[in-house]
Amino acid sequence: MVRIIRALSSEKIGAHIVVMGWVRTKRDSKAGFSFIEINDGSSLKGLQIIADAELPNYKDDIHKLVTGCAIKVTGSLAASPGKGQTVELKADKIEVLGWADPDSYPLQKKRHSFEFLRSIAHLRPRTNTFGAVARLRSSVSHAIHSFFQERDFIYIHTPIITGSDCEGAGETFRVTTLDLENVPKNGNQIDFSQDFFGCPANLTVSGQLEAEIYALSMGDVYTFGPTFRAEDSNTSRHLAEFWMVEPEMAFCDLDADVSLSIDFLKYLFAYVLNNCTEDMQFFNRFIDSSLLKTLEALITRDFEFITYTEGVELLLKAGEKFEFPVQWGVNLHSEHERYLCEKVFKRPVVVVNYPRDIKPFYMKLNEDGKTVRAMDVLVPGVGEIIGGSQREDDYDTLFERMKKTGINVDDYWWYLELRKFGSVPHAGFGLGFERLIQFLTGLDNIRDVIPFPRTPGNVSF
RNA sequence: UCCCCAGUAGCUCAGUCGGCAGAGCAAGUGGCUGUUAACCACUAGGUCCGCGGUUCAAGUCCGUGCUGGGGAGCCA
Repeated sequence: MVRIIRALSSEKIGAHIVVMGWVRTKRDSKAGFSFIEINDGSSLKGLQIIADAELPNYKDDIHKLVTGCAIKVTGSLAASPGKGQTVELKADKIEVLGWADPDSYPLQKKRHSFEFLRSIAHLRPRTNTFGAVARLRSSVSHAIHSFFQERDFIYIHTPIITGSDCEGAGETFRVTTLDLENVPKNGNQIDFSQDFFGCPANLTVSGQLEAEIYALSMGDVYTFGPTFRAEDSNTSRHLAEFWMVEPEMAFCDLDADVSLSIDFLKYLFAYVLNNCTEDMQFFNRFIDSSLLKTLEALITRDFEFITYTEGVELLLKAGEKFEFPVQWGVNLHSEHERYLCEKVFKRPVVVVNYPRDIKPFYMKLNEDGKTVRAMDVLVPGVGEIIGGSQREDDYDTLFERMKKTGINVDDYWWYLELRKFGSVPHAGFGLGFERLIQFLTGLDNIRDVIPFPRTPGNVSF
């Protein structure tokens, strides 16, 4: 069997091949043959099959083919006299592998709304858009590994289930085997000693703390895996289950962290333009017509680079009426980030050195004692795509901050101990994989860039 | 979780001032054509999201619930 992408590109005219796929559309000609376009997911473009009425099962099978049927075609590749394709397959034999009743098959030869397609997530990868998204996710995943492997980073598999309520930030999903109908109690408290792990356990909200362990042994490492947040977020850029890329580098400060994140993004932009050309052109044509232009410009152009304090000054000078007033010390709101990114600079912006009190305990305190070495990369349309920082590597400073922010230092004894034995400056960042795919495709809703979105009230499929 | 909007044929939607339920596409039938989301004609297709209320009369007005969308917060 030959994948259609190969039949279209590398197979020679006259080659005798077998292809299998799903019928996208069929056009009958009473002159004595049918055009059948099939797609097997290997490429956006399908293969046109020429089915002659002389074929033995033409009346019984081929004539009845409709969108969604699965077929196996044996034939020879020929130059196509028609417009729209260079080659086509002249069928010697067509077998129907699976029928699709046109009265109940929900996909049609027309545009469907993304909302409707979400309700049929088991069939939506058969559409152009979701096929393209799936291929792009696969290619970008590959590129992520290539980028880090080429730079001698070690891929670390951090745990999905964790015993500590990581960072104390973000609601977590509890993992338990306790009988919820009859929870064992110690007085009023749940008796977790009877639970599977003998203590409370959660799904990870970040692999960072464990990645730091390996960075402080192996230098440059990265993780790439699923992450879980039980927040009741109902927006076009939040998922309860999403994928995150988290590099962590020893002997690294914030400046090096920032420049790696920019190199990383530019590498990925260039990769998809060079390797996912057909799918990217599709997104450019049907989703966002400025996509290719924007990505091409970003590869050569510098990102904007400002401090939080400069950002606040720009916003105060802007004379814009914001719903949330701007003031040094409060977090930048969505409208502020968008203003800086989309109005002031019109390109990705890196913001560094945020106030200490609005950032997590593990970020490295600056000499001013008021700000931390944090960085966010903001992109037009999506907002925050990367968040990172240099980590606090001084034992006493970290201990004090944990105490102050109410983190249980006993639970994080191992994290503190890393600052006791051979502590070195280190830094890292987290990239939201789906937000990157949103930026690369121009798709508005994050639920349309992951195969099976998990959001509050939705775990179907 | 909060604010706003929407829910009508398989899909995308229209439905005026409260007065007979509509179109395009898809499907079925027939015609035509090396066709390109093919084209032309005809046919069939409805719990107007659920529940309650106002009214002679509700798709339309009111209340409520559910689902979806946009925005906000939280964040990647």
